[in-house]
Amino acid sequence: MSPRIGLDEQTLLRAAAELADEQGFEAVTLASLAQKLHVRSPSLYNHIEGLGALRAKLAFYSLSILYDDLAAAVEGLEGDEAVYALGAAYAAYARRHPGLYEATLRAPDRQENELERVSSEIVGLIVGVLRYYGLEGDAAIHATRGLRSILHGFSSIERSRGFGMALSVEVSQKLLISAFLAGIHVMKQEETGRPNPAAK
Amino acid sequence: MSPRIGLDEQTLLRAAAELADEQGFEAVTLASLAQKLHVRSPSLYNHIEGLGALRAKLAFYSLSILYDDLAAAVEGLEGDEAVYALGAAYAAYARRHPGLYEATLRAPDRQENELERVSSEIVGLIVGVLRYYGLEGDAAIHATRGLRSILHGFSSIERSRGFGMALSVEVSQKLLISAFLAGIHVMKQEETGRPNPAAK
DNA sequence: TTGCCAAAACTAATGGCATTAGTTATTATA
DNA sequence: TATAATAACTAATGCCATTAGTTTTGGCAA
Repeated sequence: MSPRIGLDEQTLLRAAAELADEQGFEAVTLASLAQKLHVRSPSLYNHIEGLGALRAKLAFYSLSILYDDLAAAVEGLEGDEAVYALGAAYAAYARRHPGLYEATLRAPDRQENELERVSSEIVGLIVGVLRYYGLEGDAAIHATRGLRSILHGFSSIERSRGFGMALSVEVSQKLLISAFLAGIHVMKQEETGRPNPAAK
Repeated sequence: MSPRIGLDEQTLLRAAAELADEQGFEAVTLASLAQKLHVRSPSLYNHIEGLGALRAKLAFYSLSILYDDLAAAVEGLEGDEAVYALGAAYAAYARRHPGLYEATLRAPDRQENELERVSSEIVGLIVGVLRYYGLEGDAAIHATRGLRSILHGFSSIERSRGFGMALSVEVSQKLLISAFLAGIHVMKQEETGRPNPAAK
């Protein structure tokens, strides 16, 4: 009927992303992708080196979009406002792209250099936002780990429908972040020569 | 050679758990499990209803152990001490049983009643620990969601080798929890008629 | 002790998947 | 217009889960 459809890697990734978000990450197979593109599955090997490579590139594709979303969200903001914006954008991404978000979690040990790089860039964005609080050395690393844990943990549980109660998840996330910020302020005070008797 | 080995579901689950922790959740297949048990894979169907059921029961098995670990850890403690103990036990479980921990994340939509129940029991444990802080209504739910997010998010990132820097993860987790507790105290104050001008 | 039967484990077969080898045919370009 | 690169194809292999149907065993009742 129509040989030479003109596929390329970008087309494959976009189609795979749709499959992931509509039917879940599990549904992304070479067979289903080939069907969606009206092609036989061996034809896909002309554009990508198998299922493993597809998944790795899908994770990269996903993290790239996430990075862009996060960067746009914090653009021009700083301090608490930037942290809240970052959290909202992160959660929104995971909600809008559940399958792509899952793809980032299934990434095969970031041996892949590309993956490594974009992951670092996202961490760098978080570090940049937290720089405002002037934490030194180890404290900055601990804080970054903490915020990453909060962002991922919250979205991950939300995605798996882990929050049963009918109560705003946006409010929950905002409160969690504000708790984190309260902790940052305490850390900061203790660092500056502890003029603070700390909590009981 | 030796027909009638005498398998049962518990034996299958224990072997599957070993496979998961030693070689990763992906490695748990009926084929690999059968090989480990010196049996042909169709024989497994005498004891479990296929791969899906095996995975679901493995998730249940995992959460049951996690529940026991957490319950033992908070036994006799309350307040901040209980929360720290809970966090340490949670992280220790995820470290000691990476494959089993992953199994809980891959659980097929907790349609399974058993799974639903043990998940609720774990949430109940967290609710119990947070009850000490006397939060009312929605605040209690938000706090529970927050602590769950922290525990899961941290362990999840640690498991995927997401924390690159050579800096104690135990300290990171403890600081994160202390930040959370600082936030709880602030929430509590605001709830009690706001004698607190809140952060800027 | 003997014989029976429930069920544990088996072999054989099916279908879906990823992957490889080798073929056809189209498109760009020389 | 002819050729070379390559997109897409068919055919075939091997692994996996699963089902059907068979063999064999071990406990239990007569």
